[in-house]
Amino acid sequence: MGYSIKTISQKSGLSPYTLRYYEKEGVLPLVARDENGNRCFHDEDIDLISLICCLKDTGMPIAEIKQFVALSKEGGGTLPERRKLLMEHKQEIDRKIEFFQQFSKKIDHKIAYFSSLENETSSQPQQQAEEEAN
Amino acid sequence: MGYSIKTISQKSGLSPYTLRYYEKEGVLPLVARDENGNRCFHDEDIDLISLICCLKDTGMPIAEIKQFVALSKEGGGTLPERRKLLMEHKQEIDRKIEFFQQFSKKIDHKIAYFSSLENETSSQPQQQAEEEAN
DNA sequence: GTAAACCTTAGAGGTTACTAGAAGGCAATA
DNA sequence: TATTGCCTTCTAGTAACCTCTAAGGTTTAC
Repeated sequence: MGYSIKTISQKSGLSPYTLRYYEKEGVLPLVARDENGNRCFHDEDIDLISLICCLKDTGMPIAEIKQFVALSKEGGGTLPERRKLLMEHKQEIDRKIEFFQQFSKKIDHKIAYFSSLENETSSQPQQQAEEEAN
Repeated sequence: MGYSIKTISQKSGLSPYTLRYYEKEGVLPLVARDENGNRCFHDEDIDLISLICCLKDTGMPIAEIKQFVALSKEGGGTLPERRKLLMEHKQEIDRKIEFFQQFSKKIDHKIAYFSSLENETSSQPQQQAEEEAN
């Protein structure tokens, strides 16, 4: 029979507002309707929504996801193009991972530095150290 | 003598508009001025801007950075609070790294799947496979 | 001495991605 | 049969984060 918008909202973590917005914007392909005109999602929709969430959550802009979904609708002939899009995005993700790892370390050093300053001032409370403890 | 807004813009990758906006919003502390009223950045500013960029680029919202900067201005007494903020943010970053790594793998699988479909259809061009190649 | 290349401010405008409200339809339940 | 609860569309509003324009001041280069 298919799933209601509410069910899909719960499964995907996207609000019903967002799901309708995505369909309107072409981020989701047109969803099937039941006899009352209500959206009726199927398992393929769930698969695609899961991929869309993955792309979105790793920073792909909505406009680009839309492009990917449009290619999907065009069929198998667009597979190389879609694969290229994914490969480019994967590179982006891997670049971000590296970047985040660097910054995680940098923040760690800052935390350690703050700790050392805290110990210093607590053992020598009269001294007002720290001029550049940003 | 200090650095002009243009120099800092180039060093930081933030536009002069953004730097002024950040100062106005309290994301940067008030910057020193020269005799003509022009901004005159110093090395401490560069250090702080570097940290701010690091926080921003790892997803800390401007409002939170602002809070951090406000605490910095209050002095050494706020060190534990600042350290707490950084530790929470670091956890966020590490969570994101894990998440991104998962999604990088997922996209890899999708890419491999697309490749296999492409090979299939090119060796059997008469067959229109692919119904769910999302 | 004037034009280019900077800088300043205040405030408006833009982009992205939702998010909510209003008005109404259908269906099951008390 | 009326209330509850879900759905629909259309359109307007919001939040975050810039980005630009207008109007004007100063300094340097020809």
